[in-house]
Amino acid sequence: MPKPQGQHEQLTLAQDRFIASWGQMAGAWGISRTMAEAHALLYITGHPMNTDEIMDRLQISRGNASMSIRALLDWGIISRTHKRGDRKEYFEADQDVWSMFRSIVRERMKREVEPLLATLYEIRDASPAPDDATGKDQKELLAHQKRLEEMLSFMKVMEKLSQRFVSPSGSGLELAAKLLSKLDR
Amino acid sequence: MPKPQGQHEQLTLAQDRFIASWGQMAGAWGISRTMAEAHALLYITGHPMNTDEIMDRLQISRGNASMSIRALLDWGIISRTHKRGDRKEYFEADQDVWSMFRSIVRERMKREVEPLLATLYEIRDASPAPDDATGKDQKELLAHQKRLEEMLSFMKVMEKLSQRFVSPSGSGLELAAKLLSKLDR
DNA sequence: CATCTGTTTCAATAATTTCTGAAAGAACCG
DNA sequence: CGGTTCTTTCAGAAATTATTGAAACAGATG
Repeated sequence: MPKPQGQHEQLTLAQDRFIASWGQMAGAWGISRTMAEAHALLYITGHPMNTDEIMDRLQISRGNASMSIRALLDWGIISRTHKRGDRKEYFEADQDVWSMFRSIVRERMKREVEPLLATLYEIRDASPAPDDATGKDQKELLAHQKRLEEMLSFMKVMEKLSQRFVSPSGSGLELAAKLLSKLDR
Repeated sequence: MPKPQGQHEQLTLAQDRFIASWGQMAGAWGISRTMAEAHALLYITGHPMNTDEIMDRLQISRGNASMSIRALLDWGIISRTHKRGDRKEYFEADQDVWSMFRSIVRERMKREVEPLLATLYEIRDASPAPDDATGKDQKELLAHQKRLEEMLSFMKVMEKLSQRFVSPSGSGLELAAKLLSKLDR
């Protein structure tokens, strides 16, 4: 027996699945599931929604909704809107997947890579100088230094890349990606 | 009053700081801290180590050490070695930062992006067809379809890119990165 | 300014993830 | 074999992270 479904139910179901997968993936990347789900909801519906609507749809508390929304605003991937005659705040997601991606990468670089880079510099400067040692010790210290330098150089390249291609304005990454992905056909 | 320190202590200290920052960063990316620390330890010392040495240095239990090592092997960023006359297994980290990075990206694509992509296809195929609707509904369904397509196309480009540049053999990414980072000087 | 609507904060709690340690499992050895 | 050494597993404990809900806050409104 087939189970006929209205288009609205079918759409809602599809949206829910999208929201769930998005949330799942986010979890694997150190982003809270709820925050990702809120974003997925705003993205996939395309409609501005207020806090109560988000709460209802995702079955979460007001506090959680408020904090998730705040975090998404901080990441710069959703924005506030208002409706005439309605005092509530509405939120809508950036509908451009690439610009969304750029925002995320930019923010993560700032939050995680930059501090690490700073620490790596510090560690390098606090590491014992190979000149002061001899023989096996010196070799060891040189190798240590080399490993630090390689890691540093890697991180610096990454930072440069991100600055160049993931900058808020430029669509460099998108272009590059499209071109490069065409090469193997 | 200056606090003179032997080179060994200084080196150990630098290593510990490296291990700690590495572990911290990993946490932000959904990788367990201990696993990252074990990797950092093997990378920064450069020496093959056995389970007991890792346990002692990181102050973790045997079970934890065993599981972390196993995970690192699965990721392909450390490998087994043996020492003559010693039945213990030794582990050493891939010393090439770029190949390490490729392994990580490859593995994450396989584990997280590919399943998501598969789900997105499913969702698209289970979404209501716009042809069956009229007026406002149709517009809505078309917009939904478009958003799914855009996400799909983004993911596909990413997958292609990773296959091309992060393949186990090729050093494509490294080259590209170096070239690109030179452009703005 | 009292009230009403909407938003944020945060201590308490719940859920999840990570870690431990002891026991079981493998592999080697004489 | 039985003993020895090393490794893995996994149930329970500990630590960490996410979520709730109620109270405080902020701003509009009459």
